Amino acid sequence: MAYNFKQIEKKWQKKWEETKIFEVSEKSKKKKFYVLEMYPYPSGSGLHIGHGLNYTLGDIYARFKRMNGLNVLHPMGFDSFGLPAENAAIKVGVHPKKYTQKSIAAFINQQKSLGWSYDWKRIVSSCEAEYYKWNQLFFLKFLEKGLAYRKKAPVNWCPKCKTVLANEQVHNGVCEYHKNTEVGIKHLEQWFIKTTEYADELLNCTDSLNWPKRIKVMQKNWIGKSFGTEINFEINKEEWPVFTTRPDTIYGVTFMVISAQHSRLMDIVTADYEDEVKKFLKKIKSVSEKDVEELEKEGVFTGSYAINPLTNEKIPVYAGNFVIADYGSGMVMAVPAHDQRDLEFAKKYKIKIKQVIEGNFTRDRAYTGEGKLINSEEFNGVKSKEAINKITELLQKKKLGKKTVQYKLRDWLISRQRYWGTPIPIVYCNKCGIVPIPEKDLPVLLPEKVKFGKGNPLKTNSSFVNIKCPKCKGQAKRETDTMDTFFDSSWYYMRYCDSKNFKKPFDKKKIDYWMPVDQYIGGAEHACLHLLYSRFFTKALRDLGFVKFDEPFAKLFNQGMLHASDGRKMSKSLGNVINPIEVVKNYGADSLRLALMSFASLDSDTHWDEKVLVGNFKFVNKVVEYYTNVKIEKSNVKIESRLNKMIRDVSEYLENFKYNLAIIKIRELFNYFPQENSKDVLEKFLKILHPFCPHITEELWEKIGNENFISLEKWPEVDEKKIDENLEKQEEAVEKLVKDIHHVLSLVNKSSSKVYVYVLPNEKKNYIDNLELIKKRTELDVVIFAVNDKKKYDPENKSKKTKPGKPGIYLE
RNA sequence: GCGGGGAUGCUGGAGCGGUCAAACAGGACAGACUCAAAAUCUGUUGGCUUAGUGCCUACGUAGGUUCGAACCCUACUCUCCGCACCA
Repeated sequence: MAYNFKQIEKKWQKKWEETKIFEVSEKSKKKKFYVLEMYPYPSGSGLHIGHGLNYTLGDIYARFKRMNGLNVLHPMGFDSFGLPAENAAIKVGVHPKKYTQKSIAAFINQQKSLGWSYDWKRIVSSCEAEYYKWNQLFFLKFLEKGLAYRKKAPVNWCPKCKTVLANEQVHNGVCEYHKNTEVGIKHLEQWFIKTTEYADELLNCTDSLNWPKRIKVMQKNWIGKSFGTEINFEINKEEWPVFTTRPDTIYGVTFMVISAQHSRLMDIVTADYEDEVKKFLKKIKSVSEKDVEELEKEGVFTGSYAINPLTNEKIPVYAGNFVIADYGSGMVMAVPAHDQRDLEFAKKYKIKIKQVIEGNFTRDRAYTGEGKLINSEEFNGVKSKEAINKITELLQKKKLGKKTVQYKLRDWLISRQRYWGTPIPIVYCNKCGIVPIPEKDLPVLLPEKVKFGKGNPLKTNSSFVNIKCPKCKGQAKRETDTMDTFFDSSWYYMRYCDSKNFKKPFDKKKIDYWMPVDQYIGGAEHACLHLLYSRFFTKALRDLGFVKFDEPFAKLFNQGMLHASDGRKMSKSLGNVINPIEVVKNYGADSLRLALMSFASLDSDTHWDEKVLVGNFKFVNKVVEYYTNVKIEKSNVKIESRLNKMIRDVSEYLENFKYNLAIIKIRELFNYFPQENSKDVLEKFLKILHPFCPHITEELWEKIGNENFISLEKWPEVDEKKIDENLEKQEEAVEKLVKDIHHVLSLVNKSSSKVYVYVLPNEKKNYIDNLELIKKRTELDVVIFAVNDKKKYDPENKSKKTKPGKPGIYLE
């Protein structure tokens, strides 16, 4: 019969809530520890199994740390602005606010049913004015400091989202949220945050972070620092700087390519070639951005020529589809012999190819490696690595170029043409231009009465749009774009430290006490989004005097993805979705928690397995049953030895997120539990199991006579003195005997009911002590003799087979 | 193309120089209990061999280092994941 998990879980969830035992304050004498999982977007469909994994993972860690005597901050909140709510509003006709509030209420209910131990009084919801007010404040501070600016730029536009997106939200030319929708380019005036200001610091600090290697690598690549040389090429008497990492190949430059998207492209195009260039631009616009690798390198001659600063050669300038407009200067010097792209282009347009580095160059394959320079006048014979410096020096001396650094990282575009987000606190005045809303007038409230479905609801709301200019009091219009929701999530973890502060985003003392987050937990998909923005935000706020630390998340753990049992991604259309709440209904939260943690190592991708769930459910049932029937007696040294060893192992496993192995150790020990056990052992076992199964452990803790919460108990310490390897060797010897008896039994192939065991006199005690166990395991009548026992029954003289640790056996 | 991770028995998945035919779980099989089943309990689960032994073949493929390799090195194959025309 299954135990009554429904009743038990409800009971303890209610008690935890009523007694507020997970609420913490910075006044504690204990050392602080901040455990955080990435806050969820409260979707209307409720918790999914990925949430189950992520938050259980964090909860176990929080409970573990709490029991280890730390003052653990473990908060929860909601990333509650964002498109889905707004789209639902358009579709179903519910206001996003109502929709979101309802979703959050449902979320909280479900979260509580999984037994997650949060300090609920610190709850944060980013769509509330009391939160987004501070977004607006930070924006104004950024603006003051030059970290926020407005500029007209080619930006990514998703026709499904009906808004622009940041670089980080576009992959392979498609929208992060609509994988079938191609992102187009629009030229718009938008608000940017100057993340590039911190590119170098972000890059340099990466190494020191205690984060998974791959996340660090991804961020490094995203920031993409490269060292090179800026070389000035003269085109139509004007200097055009061009970035290159290979100035050593400058004598091999045979043409130039300017990006087709370059804002000044038309300045170069001569009258004769205007038509052709325009035709080309039209053509590449219609080409899909998606299949970049298959895209052929194409271009068109602009009619202009550039002068190679070292050779004074006249070389043609092309407009090309493979040059990125906003990396470097949007123009490249092309060296077809030593760059594959340039080679393909040169072959297509029959441009001269000139080899300048010794190496394995063919007409199909550019040589991109190192080597001695050739055809390079005074630099002939110089090794390419050396030549990079020498040529740069020469250019610098002649004022034709300089050493520089380039980053791939672009500034963060935060404007969104959508309603459900933080209003950007800006006014446009015909007289005064861009005017920030004064701090004292914050928050700029998001108007609630708006019309959905006809473009940006803020734009059509005249009472919102029309405002008097804060400076000249003349007629002005508000900014109607809202902020990217990643702006919200860039500092929510700081707000938790002081979430009820209505005067400031947070109190300095409190933030100094709690921050940085000691252990952050979340998916790897945020490597170059949330995690990078948050790092930027921290550094920017530090320089604005808000905080003192440099990095927000000291340690990071990335859990793997949990796929469906068929190995595919869980999705409604495939019908393979596991709903955690259903599982809780049928098996209870404790079993679900245990199952989620035991599929595989937590940092690797794995898949759902019903059998694992059932197996864990059975285990939980056995534990409950054991504690209901166990006789509380004196403990025995063997159990204590194993217990202490288990405590040692599990503590280490928990610390390192090897929960799957921790569970195995716990189960192993439980399998050794005899009919009777000491209270001490029973209590310690519950404590170790508690982070995984908080409900039944509270219940059983109470059942064996405790009145306080096991949640607040101290983690058992390892008593090394009690760990006795000899005891285990003895147990193993008994195990071995049982196995041997079974073995012989299977060989003799006849039914036996009695077994005579002949042991060395000094080993006899060990076997006598375990006589009951041997009987039970062999299901035979067992008689143990010492080999020197004169009266022993030994018809086949099997006692002569006895060796140390290996008794003789006779079956009858 | 660049970068990162994997490949273990019927399955999931530990192990990361000896104590490994390989934890733990599941499945399958056998036995006990039962009128029977479920649940529970006790075993077996690479091959051959033996009253508890010994041997052989095994940890993607091929080599190498070592007294000794699933574990280290090299190459290859396959696979998953990030980034991707960044000059």
